Amino acid sequence: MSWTDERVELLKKLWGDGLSASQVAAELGGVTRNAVIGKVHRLGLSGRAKTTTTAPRARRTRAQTTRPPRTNAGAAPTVGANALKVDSKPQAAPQPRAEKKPETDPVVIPISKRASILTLTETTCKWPIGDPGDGDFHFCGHKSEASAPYCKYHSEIAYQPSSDRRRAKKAG
DNA sequence: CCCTGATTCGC
DNA sequence: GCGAATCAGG
Repeated sequence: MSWTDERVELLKKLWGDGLSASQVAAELGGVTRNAVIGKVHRLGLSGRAKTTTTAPRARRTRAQTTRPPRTNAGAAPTVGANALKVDSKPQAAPQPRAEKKPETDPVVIPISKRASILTLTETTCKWPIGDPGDGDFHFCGHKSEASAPYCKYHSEIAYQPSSDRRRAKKAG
């Protein structure tokens, strides 16, 4: 299976649509996710979402090409001197991924009881509203299920799979 | 343990 | 150019 123009187009379309490499590979068929990723790279589409590009990890050199025994692979502190680590901002409260991804579910919060941090109980929705450092910061305050941290509304949007869609297993 | 993308090298 | 192997983070 070679990369025809149509294939590439579809690849770009799917990839641009936010599908994962595996998904795109499944859609195209006959290719593995590695192939897709490789192609995507060559096309220059790799810069879609910054994921595991936190730090410039040591690039493999030719010496390692000969089947590294993966004994201490990655343990080489070649870039350790570069001190590229950034300061972790102390997040006062967990900010659920509600926004940022309007394509999933633009759940709108109907009402807010403006529960203060002191009025939270085990049945109080602890969904943070507003910026933790802001004076207007408060919690949802809705009645949560049993011991759920969030109310019905927020429980749904709070739980988001790491990947958007799980590929459906094909029967047969 | 499963997933994800990123990178590199041999063909 | 292509794709497996591999790595690394979640």
